[in-house]
Amino acid sequence: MSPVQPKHNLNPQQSAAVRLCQQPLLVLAGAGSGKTGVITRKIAHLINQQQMPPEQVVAVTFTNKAAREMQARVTQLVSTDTNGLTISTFHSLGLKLLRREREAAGLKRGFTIFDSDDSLKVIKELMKGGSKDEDVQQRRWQISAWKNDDISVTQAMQIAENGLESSAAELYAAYQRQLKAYNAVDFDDLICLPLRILREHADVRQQWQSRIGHLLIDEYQDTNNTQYEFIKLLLSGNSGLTAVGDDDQSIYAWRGARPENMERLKNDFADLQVIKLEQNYRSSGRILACANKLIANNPHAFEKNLWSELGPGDPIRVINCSDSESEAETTVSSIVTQRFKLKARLGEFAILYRGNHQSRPLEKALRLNNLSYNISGGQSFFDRAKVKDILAYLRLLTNPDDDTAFLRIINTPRRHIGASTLEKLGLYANERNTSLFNACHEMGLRSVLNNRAMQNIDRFTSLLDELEIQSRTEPPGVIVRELLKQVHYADWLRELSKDQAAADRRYENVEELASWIERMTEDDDLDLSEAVARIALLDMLDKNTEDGHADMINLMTLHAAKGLEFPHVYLVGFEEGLLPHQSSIDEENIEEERRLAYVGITRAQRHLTISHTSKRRRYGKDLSSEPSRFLEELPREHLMFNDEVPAEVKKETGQANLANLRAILNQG
DNA sequence: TGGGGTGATATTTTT
DNA sequence: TATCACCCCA
Repeated sequence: MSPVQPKHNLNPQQSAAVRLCQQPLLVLAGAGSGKTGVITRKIAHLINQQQMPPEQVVAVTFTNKAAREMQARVTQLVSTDTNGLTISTFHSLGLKLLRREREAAGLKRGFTIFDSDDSLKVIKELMKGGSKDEDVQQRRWQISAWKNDDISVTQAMQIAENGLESSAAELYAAYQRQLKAYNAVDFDDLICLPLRILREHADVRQQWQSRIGHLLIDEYQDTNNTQYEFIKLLLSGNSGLTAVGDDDQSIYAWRGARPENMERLKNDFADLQVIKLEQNYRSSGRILACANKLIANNPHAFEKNLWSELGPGDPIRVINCSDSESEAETTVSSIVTQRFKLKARLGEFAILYRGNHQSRPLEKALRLNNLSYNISGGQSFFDRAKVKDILAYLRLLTNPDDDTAFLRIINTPRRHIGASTLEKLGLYANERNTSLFNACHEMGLRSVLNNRAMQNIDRFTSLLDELEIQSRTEPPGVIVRELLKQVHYADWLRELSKDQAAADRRYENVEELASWIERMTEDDDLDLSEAVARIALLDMLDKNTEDGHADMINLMTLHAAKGLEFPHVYLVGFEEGLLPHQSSIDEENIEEERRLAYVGITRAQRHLTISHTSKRRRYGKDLSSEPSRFLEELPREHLMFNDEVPAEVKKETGQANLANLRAILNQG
């Protein structure tokens, strides 16, 4: 990404990392050290120079975005055909294995991938309602944690030490049974189940191992236990391994990532080589000096010292503001100034914060100044209710056992199938040990339901049955369009809300989904169930955000900023209680908070501004706030303390932003 | 079915 | 304090 590093010249360490193929390799890639370049060059090297068949090269990332970026770069580098080369996320790779070894996992054709929403519904149901939402969330979290830690149902039962834990383990068991009944897997299963298959089926294991000539893993510090075991089982004695990661950028321990997997590699692979990438191509010297000094306060298994040739650059500005509103105004007016002074585009600016709620005052200030901005995160396209409705139809088409999908759409649009009908149907299905949709087809149901209800059900089933038959021959895009037509979806949306504009907007989402499915399946010739799976893995969501590559200020959490870089970065809310977060101040978590600050600082290429407030409203009360302890850990000689413009100046002129702007111009 | 009133709740999140 | 989910009523 960095334009500074010559595209075709690797430094000695990078080059060594690319060429070392015969031994397992751990690349310690500091922030901005060109790790993606190393991975992509290595893939090219394996194929071009080592003559490894592309189908034996497998590269794994955590996000679709990273995978796509890697794919694009590799395509540029490899001269020959890259057909068969695998560059995918952990989850997609897991899905690929699961599809091929479906029977070993006890799954039927067309199995559904449940998203976290679906899982939550299942767990809620199993907890017999009544439970508080918080508890349901908690249980889901526990189950997911077990799965990420490679702990099976049986093991969970064994390690349970009290009633509470064993009831959680019971729920885990029931949850897995339920998923099986629905012919569904959740996100975690996409790693868990393949791992189990590889473990238990020697023949499958050998087959997969023989396919893998070289395995490359990106963001290795983010792997959890299950992923680590999965990786190990994918490798045979003959497979090469390149793991690239940075323990200083491990910020996902709270959701199961095990940065100690980096050290484990040393034990599990006796001949492991370690190469450090310490030259930073991203940030100017003072920014880097700050980052280094800060992170030096964490213990390290691998020592690293980042350096840069980019020159010292400007000092880091530290601004103290009275409160969050003033912090937002100061930040925004600084952006206005800087943009003017540096002739910079809005897209070169990023405002980073610890928690999503911190974006509010910033948004307000940005809107006031008519600056366009982009907030990453928030509600994603696929979470929108109407899109999920359509997806549920498609899910049911490929998987008649998917009760969750069935329940979602049986009355969407209205089909006058009431609660009592559904209850009877549920009981009947339960007795017959079959799914709701299958039960709808059984003659026996006729004796349970009245005529009217049965007619409504019949209409629904025959609609889907016809679509299902069509889907065997027609491409998915056609099916979606046909579906929308058959259920009169547009009409239904329109009559649903009085607000025509809102209805149209909703339909646009649905329309967009349809055209995406069309495009996706045209390109790759996928069948319906593959298309649905891809959507479940959000395997195109970020394609959209990339298209919308307008020139906008970037607002995001520190977590979301990992892997990105910006010329001008504003790190707001650098305060005790926020960064380190209140609930992470204990000995155990403080290091990860420090890494989070480190990630924030190292996003900046040329300018970094850190701000904190004197008082901040928390839960309604104005509380005085202290600068973050991490501020003291930064080298003073590179900081420039720059107090905000006094509030009076703004009031007197009545032109807050103009006054701010002038004051800052004068100072800087 | 949708809107208004009420009460709980308040990190980080990809797939 | 602000938001959001949920419940009840029209």
